[in-house]
Amino acid sequence: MLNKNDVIPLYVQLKDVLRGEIMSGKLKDNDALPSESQLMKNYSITRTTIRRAIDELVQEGLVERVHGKGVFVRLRQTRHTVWNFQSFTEYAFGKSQYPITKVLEQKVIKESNNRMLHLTRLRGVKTNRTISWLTIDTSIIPLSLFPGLEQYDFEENSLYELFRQQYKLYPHHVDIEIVPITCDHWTHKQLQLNNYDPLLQSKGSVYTENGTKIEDINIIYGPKFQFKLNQYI
Amino acid sequence: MLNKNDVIPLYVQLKDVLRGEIMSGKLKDNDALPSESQLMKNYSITRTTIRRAIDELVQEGLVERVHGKGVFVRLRQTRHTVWNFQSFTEYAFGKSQYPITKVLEQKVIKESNNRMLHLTRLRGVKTNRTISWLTIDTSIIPLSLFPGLEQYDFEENSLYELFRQQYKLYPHHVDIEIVPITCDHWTHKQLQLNNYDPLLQSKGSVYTENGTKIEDINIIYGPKFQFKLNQYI
DNA sequence: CAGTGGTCTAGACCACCCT
DNA sequence: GGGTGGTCTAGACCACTGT
Repeated sequence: MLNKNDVIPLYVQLKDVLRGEIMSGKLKDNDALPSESQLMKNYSITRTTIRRAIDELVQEGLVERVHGKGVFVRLRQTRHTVWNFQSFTEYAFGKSQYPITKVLEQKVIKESNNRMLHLTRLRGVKTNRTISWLTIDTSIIPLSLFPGLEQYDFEENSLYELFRQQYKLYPHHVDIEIVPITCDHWTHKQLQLNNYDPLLQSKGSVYTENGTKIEDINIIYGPKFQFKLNQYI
Repeated sequence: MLNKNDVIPLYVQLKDVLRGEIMSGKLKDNDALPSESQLMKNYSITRTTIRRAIDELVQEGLVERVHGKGVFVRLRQTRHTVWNFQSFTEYAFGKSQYPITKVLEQKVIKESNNRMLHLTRLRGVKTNRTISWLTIDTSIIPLSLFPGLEQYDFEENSLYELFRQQYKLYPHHVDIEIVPITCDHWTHKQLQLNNYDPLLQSKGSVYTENGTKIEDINIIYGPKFQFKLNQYI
């Protein structure tokens, strides 16, 4: 139930409830949300408030409205969002390829009394019998926000799925710089490249909605990775 | 005045009016929009409709709401939008630098009965007495949409300002691919580089709100250009 | 204090989809 | 037809900003 006396606006409360149901899997991809009139009864709030909440979820690219039919969960967003910073796992499944991950390094480092997980992963996709390696991802994550995260096996678990399902922290936006790099020997070997053409690297941070930094990232993109952007001016 | 019987929703009509006033310069950067109650009187529509229109302009990053004060034009958007595809001119002024442009090539080419303007420009900024060259932009623009565009001097005129002010066509979104390239001799010479480090190149198309393609672009970014991205997941 | 935007209610009419 | 979302009205109360 929603709290009408809370300082948090009702539409934000409702949005959080709905987002939670989507993220937790209670509402699955392509499922319909309860209709607006149903939500009016369930929560005893007016349609305007409900529409405001759903508007913002559309905004975030989580759901899509279909006139005369309903509002539907859309996890593989392509239209609204920009580039697949969503999650490598979701990205791969979206192209109906099977994602594979090889952990190159996983260790805990102390930085001025904060324990940080350093995780370097080689990521790729498997199609039939061939494996294509696409990126080398390095993540630095504060264990104060994610106690126990260091004990997971990241060849089996999606980092972002753990963030959301085990820790209820939802990545909301990223602040990224893109730079071109010359491939070094180690990168060349890991990505099994044929030449030393330049590559793209992105580095930056990932934040939740309220601005908490949850991850520093550094991604090297192999030449098979298309870097597409869809930008509203 | 707005037309209440039009198929176009009132909030879209109002949004277009306000955007037009901003783009045309009638409302300048940091100017306040008329207050919501003032707009209610001016257009004889309810506040909900007005808020919807302003919401979408906030969305587009054109204006910012300030509680208790008003709604203000924000042309140098940094917070909401992503990266300076707005316009090189606006980008440079936003950093209080003086933008300079050198036209490297300007010619009209016929492509299957469509006359296209090919424009290659070297772009940079001047601070005190030093000039920093930042990018090489190549634009291909259909003259059917912009009759007479070929006669402008693009060392003096901003391409996007002409689009908006002379032709009333507003760039709305871009579809871009980013690739790393190795600098060739010509690029090296034009950008006055010291070495042959890899560079970034973006190529793609620019569209209006209704999906009309108005420009094919290809931009080579020099090493002084920071490629920052602010992405909502 | 008056003026601004922020939230919410209760209702209306319409267009679309499906059966 | 009944159910869905799309638009709009007319009002209310609140929080924030300035003077």
